[in-house]
Amino acid sequence: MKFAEVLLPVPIPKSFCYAIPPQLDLELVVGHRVLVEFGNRKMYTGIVSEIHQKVPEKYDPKPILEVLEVEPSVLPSQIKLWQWVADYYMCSIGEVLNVALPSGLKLSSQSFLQIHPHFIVEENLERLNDREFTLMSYLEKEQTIPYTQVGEILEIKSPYKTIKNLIEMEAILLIEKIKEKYKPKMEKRLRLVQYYAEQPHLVDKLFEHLAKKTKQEDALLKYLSLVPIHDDHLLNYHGVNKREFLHVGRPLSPSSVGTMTKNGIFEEFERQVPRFELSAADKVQPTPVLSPAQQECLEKTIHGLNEKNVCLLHGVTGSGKTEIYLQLIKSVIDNGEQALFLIPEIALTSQLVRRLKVYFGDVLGIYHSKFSDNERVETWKGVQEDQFQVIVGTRSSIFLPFTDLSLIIVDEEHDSSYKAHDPAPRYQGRDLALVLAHMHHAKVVLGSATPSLESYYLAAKKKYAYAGLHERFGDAQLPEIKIIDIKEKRKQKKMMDDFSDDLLHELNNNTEQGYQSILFQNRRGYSPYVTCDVCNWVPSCPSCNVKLTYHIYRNELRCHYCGHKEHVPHTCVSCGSTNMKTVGLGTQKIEEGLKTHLTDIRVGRLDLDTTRRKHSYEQILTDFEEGHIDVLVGTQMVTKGLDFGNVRLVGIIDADSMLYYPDFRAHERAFQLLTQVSGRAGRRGETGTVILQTHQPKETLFAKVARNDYRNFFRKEIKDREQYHYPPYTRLIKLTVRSEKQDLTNQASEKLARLLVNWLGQKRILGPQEPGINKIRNYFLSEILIKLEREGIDLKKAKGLIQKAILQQKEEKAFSRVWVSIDVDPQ
DNA sequence: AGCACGCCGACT
DNA sequence: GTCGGCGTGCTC
Repeated sequence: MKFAEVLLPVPIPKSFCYAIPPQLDLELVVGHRVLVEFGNRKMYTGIVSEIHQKVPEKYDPKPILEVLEVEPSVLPSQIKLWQWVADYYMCSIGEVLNVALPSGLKLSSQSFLQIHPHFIVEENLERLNDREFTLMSYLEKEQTIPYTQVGEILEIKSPYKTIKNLIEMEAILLIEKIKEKYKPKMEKRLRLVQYYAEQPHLVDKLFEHLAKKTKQEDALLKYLSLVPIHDDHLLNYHGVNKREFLHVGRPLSPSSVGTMTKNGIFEEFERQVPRFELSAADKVQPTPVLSPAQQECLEKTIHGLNEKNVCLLHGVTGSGKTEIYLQLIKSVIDNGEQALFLIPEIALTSQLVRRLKVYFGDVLGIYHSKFSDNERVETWKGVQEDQFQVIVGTRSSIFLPFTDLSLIIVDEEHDSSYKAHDPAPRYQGRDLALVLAHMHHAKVVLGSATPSLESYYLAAKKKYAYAGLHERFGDAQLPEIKIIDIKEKRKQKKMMDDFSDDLLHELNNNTEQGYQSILFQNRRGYSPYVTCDVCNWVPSCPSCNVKLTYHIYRNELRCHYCGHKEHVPHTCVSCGSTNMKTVGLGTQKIEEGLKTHLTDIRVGRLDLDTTRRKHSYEQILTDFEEGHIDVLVGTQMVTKGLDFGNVRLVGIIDADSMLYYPDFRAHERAFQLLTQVSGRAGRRGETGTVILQTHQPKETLFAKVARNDYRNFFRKEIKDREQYHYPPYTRLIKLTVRSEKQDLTNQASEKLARLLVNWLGQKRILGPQEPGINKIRNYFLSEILIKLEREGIDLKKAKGLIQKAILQQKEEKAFSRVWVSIDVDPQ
């Protein structure tokens, strides 16, 4: 007897074992979608992840009911990757499935109620109580109703007993309906019936027939002009798009066309159409010609990829890495193979995708989490069927069904949005790209102006090839960075609110000369918080342990962790004083301040608050691009790959805050962020200027940013990492303990830490420690950090012990409502 | 996630 | 007593 491990789209972290009935034995393979019974009477489609002969001891497996497809939806290589992710990131393969498979392919069933065919309501009135009668009358009207709606109909919360009674008296039946979520997009088309198309001379007779019906004549004429069947009657087969036929060009009367359809002249049919706009193939442009520096870098990259599997492409901001990627992708396409182009965030895509579409046309597929489910399924299928040879997408595109992958490009590889946080699997997209590439024997290019320490370290150790591009494209020079000492300026009374005289002066100058500027402040909202001037009370979130952020736009306070909103209190809750004031500064306040100090300047703002709506991000960028905005104020968002030629000035309002995060990567992040934001200045033509305001003008990191001195930044930072045993010298695993009670969280995490210390040794365990924000959405948190050596350690065994410790911790009944989440390689 | 079921307080 | 709310446990 054979058994199959089946992955089900339920949030239970394991696979389920089902028996393979003999009649399905031959056809069933790993990756097939199958129909199974699960739980009481639910049916689910799951995906077969393994076929084996281990007889389960503790239960009798149910049989697989049906195999739903001939060719498996999921390729064996994908299952292999899922398993790898589950093992490495310490989660279940079911959790991997949940993020890997578009939900359009995860169909499940829903229970419906239906009147029992032998039951007649009128004859059984006396057996029904009020509630049962209500439900039965409803069913007589509606035929079937979803199980989940019964509560609503009866206006009670637990309808279970009513349903159970009705089933027992054989009044109703429960049935299962499977819903296929993916719906192909269909288009209504119209054509001449075959009879006429094949015998064009009859069409002339038709005209005679329609002689006095001018509207019908018109329609026939228009059809023949669009589809010249006299030249080739086969053209009729595809017909015309009905809507366009009626409304584009000379409009026709829909009712006349309807009559002609009824009279057997036209016929309607449906055709499946792709959701993605097709671009005419002749519009595809040749990839751009490279500058000598780019050409040299391309050759270095190709050479590097011949020697090693991975090449780090280290090109300064504005050096034109994208053109090099284009060439690499081009040669993959010419070889008939697939390439994956990973980008950090969807925010970036619109500008880039438009550009790529021009070069690659219809072989370019797009995939990201903001896509609708139908669109995702379509890209999935397009990849599987080899329609797409290039995929641009965010980290989840790693899970697409590649058949012939030969190149992966990870653009802005240092970007922290490659790391998935919640839910599990908390994978690192860049790292996973390397694993995917390894499985496909494909090559990887990691590109960045500010490589992650991990990647640069591996390049320095010659594990990766390295290609540098140290000059900007065209005549552009790297910007000149001026460091402004805020303290000194304040002494000299040269600070106007948060702006130094130099910054205001440069802004003014720059705008007058017709150039644009970007102001960077890594904090959204108006100011971080509101406080009472008398007793220093600060309003905080009721469900999270954080101060609320003040937003001027709606004059409200918001929690950035759970989304809670409230009005700004007029009086202090603690002392009753009415002196509430705002402290610190965010993007909104910068925007306001700018408007008062430089009255004639048009200011725009780019942060999470202004880009919440679907196209607002693009709208703001378009406004900026078209010159309707002089100064763009923004958070991190403005650092990410924006390419605007007219920006000559970048202002960093307060560079200090990011240095003091209690995190070993704080300096790395600060260097990357400052370099990236500075890189927005002077990308074409004249040299740009960066004004960096700080209280610590002597901080060496700023000097390194100013000199664009990555190497010395790396040397210093890597030494610290080695000394304090941080990545890339160690591997970190972070455990987060969570419960509704603070002491419960603390007790559980202490027990867990003790177990870990016993099994892994004191020196490998840090904590438990309360994180800076120890309460989020009413859950109290505690963290344990595990540091494992890179070499000379059995990683699998260590992970096994960690899992065991978590299980043992859970055994205690008091800890049943404590949850532990695992984050491998936290960021 | 559903769904079943058991326990417990509020009410005929 | 009995109904309905709520917490808990199970699903191959």
